[in-house]
Amino acid sequence: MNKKTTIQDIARELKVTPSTVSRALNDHPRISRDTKEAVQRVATKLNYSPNYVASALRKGTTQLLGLVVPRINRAFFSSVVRGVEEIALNKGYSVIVAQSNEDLNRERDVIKAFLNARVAGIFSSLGKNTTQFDHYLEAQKRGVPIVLFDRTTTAIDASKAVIDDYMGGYMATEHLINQGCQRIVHFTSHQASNIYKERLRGYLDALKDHNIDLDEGLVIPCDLQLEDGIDAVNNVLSKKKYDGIFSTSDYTALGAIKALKAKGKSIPEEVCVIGFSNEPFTEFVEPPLSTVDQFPEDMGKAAAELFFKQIESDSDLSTTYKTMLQPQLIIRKSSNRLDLK
Amino acid sequence: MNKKTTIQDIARELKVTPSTVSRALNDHPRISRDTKEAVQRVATKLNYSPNYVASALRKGTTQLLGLVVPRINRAFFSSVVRGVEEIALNKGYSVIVAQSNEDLNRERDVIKAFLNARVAGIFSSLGKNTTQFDHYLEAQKRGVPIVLFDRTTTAIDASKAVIDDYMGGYMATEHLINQGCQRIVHFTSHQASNIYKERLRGYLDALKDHNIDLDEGLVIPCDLQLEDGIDAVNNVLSKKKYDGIFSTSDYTALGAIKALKAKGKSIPEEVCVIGFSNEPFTEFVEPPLSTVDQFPEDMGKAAAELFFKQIESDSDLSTTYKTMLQPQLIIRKSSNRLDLK
DNA sequence: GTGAAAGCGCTAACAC
DNA sequence: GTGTTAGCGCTTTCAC
Repeated sequence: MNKKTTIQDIARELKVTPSTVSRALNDHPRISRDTKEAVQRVATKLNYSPNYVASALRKGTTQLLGLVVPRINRAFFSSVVRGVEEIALNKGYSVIVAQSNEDLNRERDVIKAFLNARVAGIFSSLGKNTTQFDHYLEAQKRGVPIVLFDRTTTAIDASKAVIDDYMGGYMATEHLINQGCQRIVHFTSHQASNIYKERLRGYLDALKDHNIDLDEGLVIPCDLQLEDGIDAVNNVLSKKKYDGIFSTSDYTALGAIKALKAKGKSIPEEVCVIGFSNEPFTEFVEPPLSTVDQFPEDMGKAAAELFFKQIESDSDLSTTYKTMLQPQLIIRKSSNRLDLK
Repeated sequence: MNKKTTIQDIARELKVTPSTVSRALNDHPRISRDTKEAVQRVATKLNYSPNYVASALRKGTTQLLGLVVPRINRAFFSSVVRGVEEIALNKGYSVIVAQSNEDLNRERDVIKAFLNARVAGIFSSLGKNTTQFDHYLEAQKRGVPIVLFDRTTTAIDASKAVIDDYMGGYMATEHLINQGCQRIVHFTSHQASNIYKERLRGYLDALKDHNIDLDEGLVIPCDLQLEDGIDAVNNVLSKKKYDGIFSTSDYTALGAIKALKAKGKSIPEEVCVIGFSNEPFTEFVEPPLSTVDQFPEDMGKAAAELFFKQIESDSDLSTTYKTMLQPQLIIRKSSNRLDLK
């Protein structure tokens, strides 16, 4: 392992000082073109690799972004990471990822590690059990901007990138109504989370706007799993009349479809089904599942842009921004009666 | 933004020197218990957060691992990341992820950025177009261990975590033979990649071991896409006789199924189909698609363990290790004739 | 068991 | 346009 070249080595070779080399490498305006070119040449010749660690220590900040997700190997989150990384790379930043596994203590540890690493910013989608936010406030107190995405909270005054879940819920429900559905089931989830609450609100408002009376028995809490959909159809819903299902989870929607098919119900003729998230599997199942696209990659890009906007604005860091992306209905066979005619 | 506490502050408060504080925090054996406890107490009181950047500069290495994947939002790769991160976190390391987008130049840039960030190690799955390896050799020259996973090459003497693709190909093919298939199609891909080559080799050997003559017309190169499977069935295969398909990609397998169903062929009665990778959608399609599981999360863990083994061994870094995971057949309806009887 | 002192590699006043 | 100087916060060798 050969000794690494530093700006000292370049300086010595060119008989200038390290400061000049540093300035030349950073394209400082007051350095002559000749010097810059000479420095570049020698740097290349000596195979120089700038030491970001030293630079970071001196400048007091790294070019690292810390990103926390519940689990990285979920389609939605991995796409968000993709989006963040794309923007970050362009700006010369790198992205550290860490998983909270929906565990508050682990989330705390991860944030602490990020602070120790002196990341320039923290991106996070809150875990299900995150009901305390001290670790985020601590980060802010230390001057590290927070950007929340998807699962956010009003308890933290931070920049936020979300989709319009309310609108997603509204559009999905209205779509079912337009297909002729009058008794629409809604699979929802824990109301502590902004996203499920908003989708439910969209569902309720769509019903109201179309003069459909709410049957509270058709609003069914579940845990986002495939099995919950099967269960619901076979148990809670077995004696109810319904002609549409709007599920806040694609998995639960698929479970319902499986159970309905097993009962000999035809989809979408007897029951229209629409999910939420546009999980990769939805286009491949039988029948293809209608859903709502959340544009996770765009959400990641938006989140990254909020961060850069925040640090590039000359105001102090307490100014936060918000981006709300519009979701999109993906209409497939599971809810499309009109194409049948 | 309040001034950050340093070990100096702790030292001053306790009337000891920074050296002692540093030692205490790092649990140095020659520091008394009393001192350690006092230091801990004051550190907590002053809300001390160790500056990893300073520590890294001094020690000459960070606790960062650089991880390159073609695209992070692919089920396989995101699971590998999950595995690496799990192990890394336990060891007090963080994981930087970057995407090459299958672009050699971007892969080079990313590796360079990792070196500038002074990562402790680099994990990579090679891009399709990675035919030069200078950037990896450069990293090794600088004393940064490389761990390759999944898509590897013999051109780099590095630690490697892979699955036994040969065995996967063999098992999949043999499974079809056991189902009574005699004329088995194989969708393969670019032979520059170790993984597709090995799976093909497994296919060929399985045929040979079961005394089935190879029909080279049944080995069809494709680009891993769903459309390739549809195309193949409708064109190249339209005049061929075959009763089984082993596809090196789940997507292409699904495409073939779609095309076969459209032609009124029944699966698995007329044609058995098996894919490769156990993509999340495979269990949900109709019929559920048999496939080969690659245990990506385990692969990530194995890769991380190889890295730690390498740096913890007292020998120099040129000793490399290899882990080969065994793949597992996932038999579902698309290739399961025996359950039908 | 603790202190003194040096330095990791870089940047940014301040000087001229 | 370039040099001088100091220091970011930590670790570690050498003392005693």
